[in-house]
Amino acid sequence: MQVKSVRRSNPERTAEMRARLVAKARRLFVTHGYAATSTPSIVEAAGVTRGALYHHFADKQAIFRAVVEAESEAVAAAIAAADTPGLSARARLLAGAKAYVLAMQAQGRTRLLLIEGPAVLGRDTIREIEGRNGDASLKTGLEEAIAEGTLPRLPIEALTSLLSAMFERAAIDVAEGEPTDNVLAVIAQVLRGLATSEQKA
Amino acid sequence: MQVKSVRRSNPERTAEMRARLVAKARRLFVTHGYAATSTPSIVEAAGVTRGALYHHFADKQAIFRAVVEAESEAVAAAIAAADTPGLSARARLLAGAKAYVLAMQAQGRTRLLLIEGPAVLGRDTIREIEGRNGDASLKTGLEEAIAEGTLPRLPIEALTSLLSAMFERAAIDVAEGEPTDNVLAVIAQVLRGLATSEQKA
DNA sequence: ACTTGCATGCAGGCTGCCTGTTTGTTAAAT
DNA sequence: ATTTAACAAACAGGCAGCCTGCATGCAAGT
Repeated sequence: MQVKSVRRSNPERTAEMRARLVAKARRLFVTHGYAATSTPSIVEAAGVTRGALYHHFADKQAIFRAVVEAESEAVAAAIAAADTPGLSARARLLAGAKAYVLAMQAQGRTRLLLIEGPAVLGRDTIREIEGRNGDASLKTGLEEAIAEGTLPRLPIEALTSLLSAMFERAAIDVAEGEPTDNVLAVIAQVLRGLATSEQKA
Repeated sequence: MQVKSVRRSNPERTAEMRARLVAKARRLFVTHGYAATSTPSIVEAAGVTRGALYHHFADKQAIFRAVVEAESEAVAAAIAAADTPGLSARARLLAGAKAYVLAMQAQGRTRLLLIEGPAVLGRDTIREIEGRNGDASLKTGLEEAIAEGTLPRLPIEALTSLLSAMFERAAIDVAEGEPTDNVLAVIAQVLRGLATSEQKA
């Protein structure tokens, strides 16, 4: 390692070192979990010392957060790429859910974003990271559906939260072996049921 | 403390000490989280030394697991007490969901069972602890509803998992301030929608 | 162009804490 | 009277965060 030692400007060094540490840390966090991943093991994998890590990150949580943020952005990008405007609100919701579940199948993604993330960083922080991506678009999608009358008037915050919880569990279940078609069938049915049934019975 | 020092048989001592340690640990786990709760702080709160703790529990995870198990049993008991047989399958499901959400409002319960539990003990272990209670009865309830034709034929595992994920998020949202009526309205609508809409559209 | 001075990137060691283990002591059970 | 359970207390690693020191990049003055 470090054989080349090319001339690099400081901004380049910083970016490369941070990316290197985040990549190595990601693998360890995914395979062993946050608590069982020591900072010595991270820097050993990156071929540097703990001095480097603590120069770029305030503490162990900070590098974990960097890993989670990168992961969240990757998911958001995949969903945005799969978005198909022009469809009905309900169809777009279903397509978005499918894209989300598929995007979450990258190795370790459910563990990072859905299991350890909330426990290590706290639900508020995770929402701050993911919220501006995932839930926000889901919420607007639901609002549109309500506005165009294809969805009954329901408390938007609760509706968004409960549906996103369903999507998240769907991603976990698929990652654990449940056939994608099964969870998508349930999601489709729930969305269809929400749309068809009229408010009060 | 320890002023009385009454004559106690060993089984009594064991039961009392375990209960005492679990109770003190519970408070600390709830307020500071698992990682930030040290075994010295637990035994200090209980007025003993770490020798006592490690005599009764194999490791730190073991006492956390004891806390989680006690919590899970309390939830199961509350739900069982609220069960009202004789209703339609769908009404029982809704009543069960409401009982679950209410039972989960005990201080720190969502954090223990839904946030830290899966991260610390792993999803498999949590399912082993909770599974025999919560999801099992939900699954049979759903199967009954499908059998009696009030619910469409859907993959039972996926359906159970996604609905329980919704209920869990509902409990978290209520614990974080969302009005109970809001989340219950969404749950009711989802259950109603599932029931009314016929299989394929 | 050169050097002077500061900032940045990183290495290595130090401290305090924590977890799990082991050894020792007291009280109960047989 | 032994044996065993309940606890205390000391011990042995390991880890997180901090701090100091060195080397390299960078900017400004001359």
